[in-house]
Formats: sequence, C-alpha cells, structure tokens
Amino acid sequence: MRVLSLIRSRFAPILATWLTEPEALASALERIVASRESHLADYQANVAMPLQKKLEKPPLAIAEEILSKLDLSDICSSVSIAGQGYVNLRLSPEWLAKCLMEAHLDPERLAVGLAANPKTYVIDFSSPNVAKPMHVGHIRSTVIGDSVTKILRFLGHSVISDNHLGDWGTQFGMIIYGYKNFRDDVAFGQAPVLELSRIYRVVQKIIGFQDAVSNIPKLELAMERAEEKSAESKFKSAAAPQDKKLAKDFATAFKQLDEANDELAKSKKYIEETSRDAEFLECSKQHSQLGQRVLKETSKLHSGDAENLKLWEAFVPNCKEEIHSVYKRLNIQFDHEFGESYYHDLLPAVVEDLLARSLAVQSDGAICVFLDGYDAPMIVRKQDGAFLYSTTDIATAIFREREFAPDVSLYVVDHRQGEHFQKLFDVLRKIGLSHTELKHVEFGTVCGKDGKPYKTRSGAVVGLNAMLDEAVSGAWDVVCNPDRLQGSGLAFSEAEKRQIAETVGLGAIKYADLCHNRTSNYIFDMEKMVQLHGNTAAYIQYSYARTRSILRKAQAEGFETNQWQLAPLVLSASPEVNLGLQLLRFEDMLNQSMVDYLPNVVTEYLFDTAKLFSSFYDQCSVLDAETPESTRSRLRLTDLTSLTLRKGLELLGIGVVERM
RNA sequence: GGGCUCAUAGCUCAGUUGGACAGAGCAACGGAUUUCUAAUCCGUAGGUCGUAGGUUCGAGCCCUACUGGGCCUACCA
Repeated sequence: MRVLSLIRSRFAPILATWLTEPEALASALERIVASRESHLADYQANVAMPLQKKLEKPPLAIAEEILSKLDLSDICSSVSIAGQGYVNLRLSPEWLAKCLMEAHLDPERLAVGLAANPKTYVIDFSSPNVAKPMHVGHIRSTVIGDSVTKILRFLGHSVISDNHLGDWGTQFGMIIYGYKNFRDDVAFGQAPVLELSRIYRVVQKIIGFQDAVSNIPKLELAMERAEEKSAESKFKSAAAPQDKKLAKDFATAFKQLDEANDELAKSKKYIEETSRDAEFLECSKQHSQLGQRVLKETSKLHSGDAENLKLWEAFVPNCKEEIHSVYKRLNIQFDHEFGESYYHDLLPAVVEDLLARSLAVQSDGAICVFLDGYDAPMIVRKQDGAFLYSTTDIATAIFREREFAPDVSLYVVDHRQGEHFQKLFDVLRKIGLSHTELKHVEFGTVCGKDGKPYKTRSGAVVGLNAMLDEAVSGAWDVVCNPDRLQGSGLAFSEAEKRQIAETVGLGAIKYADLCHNRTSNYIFDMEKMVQLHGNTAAYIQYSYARTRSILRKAQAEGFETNQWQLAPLVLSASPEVNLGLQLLRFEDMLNQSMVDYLPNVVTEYLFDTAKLFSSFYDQCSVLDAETPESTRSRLRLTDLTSLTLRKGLELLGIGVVERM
C-alpha cells in the first residue's frame, strides 16, 4: 500500500496554489513523511514552516489554512496542528484495517504495486577473482547485490544480473607459472582447486618476499627524506617559536619520520624472519624476479599462447565449480556470468576507438586517458601492450549497452574503487553512454574485532566456506542446545536440526552484512551475529516461527483457516494498532530502500516489525482472546505479519523455518 | 602534495536526505512468568552528535576551518 503517495496527493492541490514550480511542489510533498513521534502522529506534514517566508505569514496560520482545505476524513481519524506548525495525521483504525485486509488477500505481493515506470537495470555484483580463494571480503558485494536485485524485481523493474568474474587477470599468470613449477600432481588429481589455491599462495608469498626485499632501498630513501624534512622543519620552527603552522609542520614531519622508520623496521623484520626458512629462500632464488615472470605468463596467455591457453581452459571450469558451490549454498543465482575473458577480443578496438576520438594518448609508452580533475590518468594499455581492467570495464559497459540498453547500471563494488568508477563513468559518458544512469553502489570494508580488515591471527585471509561452516555450527550450538529444546518442548529430527542450523547460520552472516548501512565499514563479530537476541536474523526468524506456531495451534484447536481468512480485522488494543501501522508501511519502506540501494532500510523495518509482533504476542493473546471475533481478527493479523516477515527476509535472500 | 571518506551512549551501529525532547541492540540495573516456543516482554540509567565558526524559522545532517582515523593517488583488480 502506497500510503505516502496517497496522502501526498491530497496535499498536492492545496500546496500547488502556492508552489507553482513542479520541483518546489515535489520537494514540499517529500516533507510529508511517516512520523518518528509515534505518540504524536502516524504521519506528519512539515510543509507549513518552509512556506512562512514566501507567504509572509506565521507557520501556524499556514497550517490552519491547509487544514481548512484538506479532506482526509476517509483515511484519518484526526488531523491536527502541533508545535511550530506540524500537521499531524492519525490514521483511522477502520481504514487501516481495510488496507491490511486487502494486503492479506494478496499473500504473494501483499498488495505491493508494480512500478509505474519500470526501468531496466544491469547490476554487476559479486565478481570475484576465480583463481584466488574466495574470502569474507567478497561477501558484501554478493549479499548486497543479490538483495538489491531481488527488491528491484519485486518492485516491478527488469533486472539483469551479471557476475563479472575475474577470470583473465594476473592471478592466472600466477597459477600458470605456479602450475608449471610447483605443482603436486597427486594433489592436483585429487582436488584441483585446493592444489591451485595452494600454488597461488606459494607464488604470492614469493612475490611478496621479493617485493619486500626490492622495496628496502625505496623505504630507506623515504626514511632519509623524512629525516631531512623533519630536521628542516625543526630548524624553521625553532627560528620562529610563535608560528603555529611551522610547529605543526614539524609535528607532522616528525610523525611521518616515525612512520617511515616503523615501516622500514617492519619490512626488515619480515624479511629476516622469512629468510630463516632456508628452503623457501632457495626457492625464491631459483625463481628470481617472479613478478616479472608471472606477468610474462599472463601476457603469453593474453596473446594466445597455446600452452597457457590450454592450462587456462583446464583451470577455469574447476575454479568456477568451486565458486558455484558457494553460490549454491548461499542460494544466489545470476542471469549472466560473462567474465573478463569474454571481452578480451574487444579490447584492441576499444583502445583504437579512444585513440580515434582523441580521448586517449600515448604517454610513457602506455596509452592513457587523461581526465580533468585527476592527477593520474586512466591507463587503457600498458607499455608491454597488455590491457587492464579499465579497458575491460569500458568494453563491458559498451557490450551491456548494446545487449541490454539499461536505464540504470549498478556496480556493487568496494568503496576503494570509487575513483576508478568516477573515471570510468567519465569516459563512458564521453563515448556516448550518456542516457544510462551509472551508479557505483559502494560499500565499506569488513573488519575484525581489532577494527582492521578481517583476517585470522596468523594473518591469512579467512576462507568463505570455512566461515559459513563456522556460522552454521554456531547456530547449531545455540538453536539445538539440548537444554533449550527440552525447556521448549520441541523435538526435532536430526535432519530438521541441520536444516534449522543452516538457515539460521547463513541468515546470520547475510543479515549482519545487510543490517549496516552499506557505505560504512563494519566490524565482523561472528559470536554476536549468531546470537539469537538483539538485531539479528535469528530474532526475526524466531518471530516468524512464533507466528507459524500460533497458526498451527489455531488449526489444531479447530479454527479452520476458512473461518478466519476472510474475517473482519478489528484493531483496538494499541499493540494491534502499532503492528498494523507497521505492516501498512511495507511498500513505502521498500521504495525508500531503493532510493539509494540501502538494504539496511529493510533489515531495520523487519527488526521493528518483529519487536512490535513480540509486544503484541506478549500483550494480546490470539487463541485466548476475549471473543471468538477477536481471535479471528488476531489470527489474520498474525498471518499478515507472518507473510510480511517471510517476504521481507526473502528479499534479503534469507530463509525461514516453520519451527525453531 | 592532491583527492575521497569516516568521527553519534561503555561497546556495535541506526538516524526516513534540514524538522518536534538524538534512537536501537549489546553490556549494566530493576520488574514481569508455571508461556499461543522466556531465544520474550515492561522499565531505569547512560550523549555539550570530534572542535570552532557560518547558512537557516529550524543543523547529527548543508558550507568553511581545524583535530584525529581509514582509503586512493600511472601501467594489480
């Protein structure tokens, strides 16, 4: 039910007499919102105050005038003026009940309308590098992207999801080189993906070590510079002790010196420790300049070298299979999975086109697009002739344009790539993709309890599958705790227990990710998210299970579904009204959540709904109500709550269980 | 050096795009119960929204400066 637009439509003609410009009118209408002050109003219009200058009247007088022309008698039980000029609306319980009954008659869509102007979206999300082990960092893009896809589709838009797999980059050079030099044939035969991931780590470790070694002179130079600067600014500051800016410069320079010192020491320590492993050291010697060798393998692959291409063709299906097993477990599907490799043949033409348009130029042997407002150009072809992800991204956008002609193109990618996307969008607009709205749906970093990017104590990145297992086993420990099961009188089969633990555990992971505003970093705390009270998936899933329990029990006590499915809904007790108001807001909330693609608007709504239901549950007995009419009405309200919770969780990609 | 971003209760985070006394969860404290699954409910306490100015009828939100963290900054993705 679109309550806001209905109420706004009643205000519109009144406000239009003062606000003749459509934009001014639209922004005034947006000042009509669901009220935060539930003790004062259900909805409120904050329209009188901003008009006081224009109309040269006190806001209260303006509010009076609005009120005299406003007819909401069919919807509201009271319309009043409060504070400095707020127009407060209270919905009539009858109208509220009528709307909720309509929603209840439509269990699939809950009377949520389809978009009046449906758009075509292309959404690019998840997009992991297939040869690297998938880790917790990939989950945000995957979970947020999946949820946005589901919500937009539910609202009636056409959404094309594409998993832009990193299946063509430098990491393949790494595993190709590693396969040629470090493979264990037996291990590869038994579990290719595991062996490839081991190989990947071996290569990565050597490159990391060699980089650290070759970086030392640079760090030493930086140290020296910092020392000089610090000494210089100390001298300057001493000469003019009153100058605050100089004193500050000195402090900054000193701090930078400290940092440079620290970094150098850390790097030396790492090298020293790693060098103790004689075998590793020997291996690193044998494969000197590994970074270069890897780039050569990559470049050979890209230029069609038969051996490397054959290896790539052998590796990719294995890698994909591994990744698909994670998607299957998370119940996530994509319409397309054109990886980076799909665009490879198109890249030379992209660069040619950029050169022909004089957008790109040669610089230091590379081909670059220089853009206003940025120091560094966007490089589309390297000195060695290889293409970069920028080039692929341009080719991808052109392909999508031709294939899908989207109105909106969403990229659900880490916020660190913000500048890359700004540049990319700049270039895309310049080559004529101007009618497509390009949007980087960025998200923050997942951190550990220490506030730093999530890693295990040893520093290794935590694998995704292991993390999911941990969540599921954590859920099992709490949900299937024998004490609790005995206390609640529930008897689950082993299979049901497993099903519950899986649903709750995976829900916990997804929910923890979605319930934070996507733009902020968040601290990943497995213990907390698997706990079953507070703002967690389990609390909502539990509320759902309670709704189902009541409905089952009603059936058992002889309330046949057809006795109450069409019974009148009467909202009298305040928990009933509060819950009803919340359920009424479902559609407005979904639309709000997609204004800026924020799934946390949905999680917050569901958490509030679950809390209001718990309150209702506590204070209003359904099966033991004063009258049979009341029981029937409450059964209907419970059922609608049940459907709303389930649909809301479904739109987040989170499942429910009938008992838990 | 340039750019982006963040700073809200002891902790983790919201804050409907500028509206009423700043909210929730966790932790703490005090109540409720032999339950339609207590994994619950009701209540108490906890905040000069990093600092200082500015714009506005009105600022956690917008502008400026400052402080302190994170990230990016030419051939990785």
